[in-house]
Amino acid sequence: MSDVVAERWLDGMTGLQREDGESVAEQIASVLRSRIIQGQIQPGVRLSEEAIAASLDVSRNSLREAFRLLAHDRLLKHEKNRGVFVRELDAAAVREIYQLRLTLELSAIDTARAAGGADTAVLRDSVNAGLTSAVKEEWVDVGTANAAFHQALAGLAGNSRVDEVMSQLMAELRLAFHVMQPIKDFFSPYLPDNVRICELVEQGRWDEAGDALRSYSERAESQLLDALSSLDDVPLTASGT
Amino acid sequence: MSDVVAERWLDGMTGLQREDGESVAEQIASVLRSRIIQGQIQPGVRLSEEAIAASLDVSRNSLREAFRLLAHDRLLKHEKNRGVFVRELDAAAVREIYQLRLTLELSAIDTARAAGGADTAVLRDSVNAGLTSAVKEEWVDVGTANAAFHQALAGLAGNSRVDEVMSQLMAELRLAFHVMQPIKDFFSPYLPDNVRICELVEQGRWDEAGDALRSYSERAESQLLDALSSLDDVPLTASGT
DNA sequence: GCATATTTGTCCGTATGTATA
DNA sequence: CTATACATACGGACAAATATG
Repeated sequence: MSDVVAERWLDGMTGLQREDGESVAEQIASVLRSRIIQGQIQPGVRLSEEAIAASLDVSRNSLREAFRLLAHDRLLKHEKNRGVFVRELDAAAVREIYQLRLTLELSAIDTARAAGGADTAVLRDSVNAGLTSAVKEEWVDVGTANAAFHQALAGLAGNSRVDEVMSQLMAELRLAFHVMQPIKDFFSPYLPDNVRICELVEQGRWDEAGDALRSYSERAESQLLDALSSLDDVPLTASGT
Repeated sequence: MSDVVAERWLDGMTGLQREDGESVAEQIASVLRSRIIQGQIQPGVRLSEEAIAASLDVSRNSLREAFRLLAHDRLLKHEKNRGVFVRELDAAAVREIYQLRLTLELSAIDTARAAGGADTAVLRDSVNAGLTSAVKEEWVDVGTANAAFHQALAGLAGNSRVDEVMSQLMAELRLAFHVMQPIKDFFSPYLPDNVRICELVEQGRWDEAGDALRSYSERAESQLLDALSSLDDVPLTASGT
């Protein structure tokens, strides 16, 4: 035992659709990224080159290029001569992510303030998407909408580099989310906050939006850290699934 | 003509030193990164897989892995079926970089303020390194020290993810620096600013440090944008070197 | 601690498709 | 339009490191 390798998750993989101009490595990276983000491949498991190359029907060379891309996104961890593993977030990483996310979001609000307003269409859309998904009790989609909300908030800065950093941060956070059992109602408490912050931004009440965001971030970080530390207590005897 | 390929720069390459635990791809990436940062490979030139693989005595598979890493760092631009090119910065990219850098630095100062102080040893070291390099008129080292200064400033946040983003931003900025002819005295005007900001941080005068940084950033961005736009006027007839 | 099996690291050869002269 | 050069992608091979019994 002790060697947890991703085998089961590659059931429905009949090869990736090769359509337009994306290279094979990028297509592989996209497939693996979504599997990881959706929690179908859990943190800590090793990704076997041979097995995945076979199930995706690609060469090991292309697969290794994809691994490089995902490792750079911090979704995979490359250990020399041992293989690649789905990253596991520790408390320090969670703190760093929340700190950086808050920084970028507050800065984006400042940019909007300086510009005398902002286009809040996408922000509003993400909020609504979260609400409707919550009604339908599709919690994974709620999580996706939540990520889109933060993405849109930081997007007010109008800086593509900020956007890229944010999308990495949010993808990374998913790693921690899926470790928690009751993902069902993890995001629910924050839906009203999203609504509130969106309204404040729309109304140009920047300081209040910033304050709301700060308390929001602090609360979310604490909750996630608590959930993580409580998991450490459990011995978790490497239960199969 | 019109096809500028890197050939000449790989003169002194007798293969890369394979020492410790770094993979070949990472070693290749390190070599290419430093060549690009130091301006030995100019923006826009294509990096031939065959030529570089031969001169570095590595396989094209490993080289392609290294290309993926550098493309993700935005130092290379991957154009499908055309190859990889050293990235060229346009005005929009420069503006984004300066905006994000300023955001991270101001946030770091805020963190230091909240912590009631900060360890400014590395910051002071980078400032001194810049001064001594300026005295010796080694301008490339002055640029390196300047990058280290900003790295140390953002490092006050104590966030490794911020550090990583910053190092990417500073590496990217080098691409623009090397396009300018008189790199000799580009950084010199900012040495007093570095000293001043360092002192303000050391003395805990956070607001003044932030203000100084803002004006610093604005000035540097304008100067670089001016230099870039003036270059666009010149036809630059693809002079050999 | 040792022998073996597995897996990664790296290279080579080659066929195919794409862009450019 | 053809020809050439190149990137793309694959599969096989072997060495080196690691994991297993």
